[in-house]
Amino acid sequence: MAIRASEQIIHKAAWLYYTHGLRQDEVARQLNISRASVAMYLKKARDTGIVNISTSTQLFTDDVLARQLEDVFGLSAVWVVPQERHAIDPAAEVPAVAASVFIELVNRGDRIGVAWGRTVYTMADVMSFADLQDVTVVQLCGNLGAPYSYRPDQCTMEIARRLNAKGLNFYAPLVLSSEPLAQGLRNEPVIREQLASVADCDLALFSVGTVDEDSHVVKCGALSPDDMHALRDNGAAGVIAGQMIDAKGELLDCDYNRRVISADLGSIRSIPKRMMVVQEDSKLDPLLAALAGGLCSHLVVTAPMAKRLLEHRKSDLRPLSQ
Amino acid sequence: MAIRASEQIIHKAAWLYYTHGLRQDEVARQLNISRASVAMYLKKARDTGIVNISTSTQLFTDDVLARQLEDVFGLSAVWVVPQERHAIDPAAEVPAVAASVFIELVNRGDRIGVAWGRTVYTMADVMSFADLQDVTVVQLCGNLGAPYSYRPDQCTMEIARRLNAKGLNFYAPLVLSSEPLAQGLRNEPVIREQLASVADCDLALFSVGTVDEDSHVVKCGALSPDDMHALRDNGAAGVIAGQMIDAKGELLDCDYNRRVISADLGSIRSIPKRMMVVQEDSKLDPLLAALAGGLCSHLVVTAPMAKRLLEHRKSDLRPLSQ
DNA sequence: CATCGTCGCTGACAAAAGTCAATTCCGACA
DNA sequence: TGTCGGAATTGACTTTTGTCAGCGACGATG
Repeated sequence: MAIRASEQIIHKAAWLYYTHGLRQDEVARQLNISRASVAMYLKKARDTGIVNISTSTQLFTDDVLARQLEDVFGLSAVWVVPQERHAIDPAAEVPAVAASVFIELVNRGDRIGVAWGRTVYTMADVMSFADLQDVTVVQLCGNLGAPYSYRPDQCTMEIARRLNAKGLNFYAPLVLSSEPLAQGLRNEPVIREQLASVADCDLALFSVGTVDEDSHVVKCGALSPDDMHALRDNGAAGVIAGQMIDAKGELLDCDYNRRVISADLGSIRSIPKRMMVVQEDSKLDPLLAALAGGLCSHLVVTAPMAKRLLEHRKSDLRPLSQ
Repeated sequence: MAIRASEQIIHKAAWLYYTHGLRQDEVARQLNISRASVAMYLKKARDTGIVNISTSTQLFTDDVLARQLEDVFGLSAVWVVPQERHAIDPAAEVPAVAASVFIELVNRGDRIGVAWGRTVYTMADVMSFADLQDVTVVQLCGNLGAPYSYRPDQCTMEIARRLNAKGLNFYAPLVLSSEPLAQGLRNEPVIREQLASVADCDLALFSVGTVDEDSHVVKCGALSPDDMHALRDNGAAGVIAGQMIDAKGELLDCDYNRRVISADLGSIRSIPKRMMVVQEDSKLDPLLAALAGGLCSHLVVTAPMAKRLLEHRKSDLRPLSQ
């Protein structure tokens, strides 16, 4: 909590440079150190969140598509990442936008729930450091096998580290082999408390997964490709925090879900700000399911995806109104 | 609300430079403009709050004095501006610290009450620009005569401008010549609504005034120096949002207060974050009165003032405990 | 239709910031 | 006490950024 002596000088340099607008050599003179040291301290200050530089994300909210999506799906806020002509991949930009948006949505003292996935992990990776105080980051779902690289606990911890926040991990597997065991584990006080605390979050961050053999739950061995196809045939439309949802965004009634340890969808829905980030164009159906179930309030998508969402909704509504 | 075409390019440049970390010449190439233009756009982005650079104020909370003040007076957070050896005036630093702290305390969607005074005005002046959305800044008290330079409406408007927020002014004089007139005006729907809305604020910003001939209420002609002395003899210990308070921080029962149009102290106390900023060393007694009355939860003071507050409290408590 | 004033943009130069190898400092350990 | 290893600091050099006069486009005005 308290600033160590070695950090004090960094704070001072940052204050004089960024708040008072002195030049590096002036700061150096004031603090009786070399200008090179000042440059170094300032870099450190930026890297650790002592100094915070954030760019408005209005560029991405200010888009007809974003407005339409807000209206049509009743969302609080939508960010659309445009297709840049000369630029690189539009999808690659999504995590960067999402990370900025995410930081803007966090307030001091907040409790934040974080699920897992490649998108979330990439976001954590490009997220800038911030010096929020009294923020807690909680893991929304159990863990996967060790050799996997986007583990839920890693996502949680990395985001906590970037925000200078407290990370609350959750040491249970995401999927167990039998239902009674899962039930037993869910009733363990440590686990139960953490799952119950999800409803108290101010903000949640997650993506949505596809129901096919590319899904993380398949890749990490929790389900076989065949199981996955069977689930799909039984109505699974997407994966949220490791759980199968149907096309209405409700928890699918299936053996797999009963063996999962994760935050329940009701708790997630009761979180005021539920931020969903989707970078892959293949996730149209899962995303529609999540939207149908009211699982998200804040959405970050690519422009192509935004267009497809709107088209789908239009063709969906017309038959009904006729 | 929507970004104008001319601003779009500024947003893009800022995004590429600050979020993606490209160099100015790379940004220039991407956007097909000269590097000089990029430099210009970036400056504009910083000046208008499209890009936000903020420095942690931990340096000022991390002080034994600050901790002691928090404990002793039961405050949520205290910032102490130290006496720098070589540096300039410690008091001159107070508004800069306060402005940074203030920005940190504001959240999106907040309603903020602002009182008036030289300190508040100076804060507004050094406050950086930010791009908060849906923030409303409301004026806490009526206005003073026109020729005055730190008018309440100016403080409110300037802060609203810096935050890109909506300013809610309040067109009534601070002091009227008769009590019935004041009562009538307070009951005007426009005025009544605004006064009632003060209790809904998330954050308030004010300073405290002295009860002597240097006070703004005297300088702007609302009270004569003799009136002021009389009020002091009757127990006035400080001025909050234009109203006289006694040493316990309660509204003084006096003719003057009955003629004032301002937010009532109860409403102010019900605001969760009440930030008080004191730069002058002469304001010890008024500050003690405000603290006694629970009128502030967040405090910014100089180190000398912090020491005096603590000494005073110690000598005050000892007789009681014996 | 010419002229003027304004505004936005750029090229070229000056100023400031970033970088890194060399050096100093400091504590641990023989 | 000496000396060794690693971290912190710095001087000198390079790269990047800030600035501003000057140019051209555009719209208003006589």
